[in-house]
Amino acid sequence: MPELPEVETVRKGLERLVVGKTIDAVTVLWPRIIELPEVPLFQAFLSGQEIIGVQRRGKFLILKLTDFDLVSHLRMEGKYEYFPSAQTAIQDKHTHVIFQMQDGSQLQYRDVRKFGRMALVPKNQSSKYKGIQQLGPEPLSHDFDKIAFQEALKKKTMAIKPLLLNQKIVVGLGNIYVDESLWLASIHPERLASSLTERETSLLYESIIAVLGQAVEAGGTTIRTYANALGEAGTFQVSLQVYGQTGQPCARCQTPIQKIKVAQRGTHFCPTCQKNKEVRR
DNA sequence: CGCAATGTTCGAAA
DNA sequence: TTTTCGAACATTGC
Repeated sequence: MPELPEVETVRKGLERLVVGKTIDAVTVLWPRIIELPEVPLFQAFLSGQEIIGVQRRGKFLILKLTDFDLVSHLRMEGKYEYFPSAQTAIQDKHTHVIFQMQDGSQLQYRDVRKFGRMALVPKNQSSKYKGIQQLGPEPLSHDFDKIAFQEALKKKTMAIKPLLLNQKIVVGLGNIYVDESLWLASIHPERLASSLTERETSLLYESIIAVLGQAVEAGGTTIRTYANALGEAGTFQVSLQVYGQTGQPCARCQTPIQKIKVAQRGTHFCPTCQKNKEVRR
């Protein structure tokens, strides 16, 4: 459930389903999911906490509690499942953390690959959390400044795709939306950031906002994941132009979409629209 | 069997 | 210091 639009969709789902509820008890079935503090303390601190609100920063979810901030990152396949009643709750082998609410409902954290992480930090201190502290601006907020974005790219000698994936220049892009944004801006994923023209960085800035904005409106992209209680409603997969479209004709020029490896990630692009002006490797 | 999969982090090497 | 590369985490499905 990973990139910004999917996480935002989960945030809305959690806001609707668990805000106002008070946690009664927490069960942890895979301790490594819990980064901070140690599991027994994590459980003790959470007991009796009311969920006041649910925020998002980049791909991190932040549950605002009475006395703490609960930071949650879904990584590759983490998801939340809500059950109105513990009696009818279904626990499967991928359920790793269970939040039992005082009203009898239950929130489960499931994660096939167990890559997701949770950390309980002091109230209103989530911005100091190590994973969040170093994040760039939110692409759909006014913090995302075009000039600052262009200036940041000028200074970087890295290929543009891995640079956009590292969450420092701007947050929220992952493998799907970075490919989509670069296609929309007609930029080759291996172009060196510093080699982009002002016109290109401007177009890329607009493309990132357009792609993520539309994906949020669509409730995110749902691929190779089963429908679950939160954040499954995504329909952006029908709007994908390059991701998973290998061999399909480019919507702009009909050239078959190609798939290559960039920074160890599968990368989809149009070899005609997105030419690499560099002579790399 | 081998590989790739919506992500991040850490250590080593350049 | 910056960047790059590979591995690690862990499981599933093609």
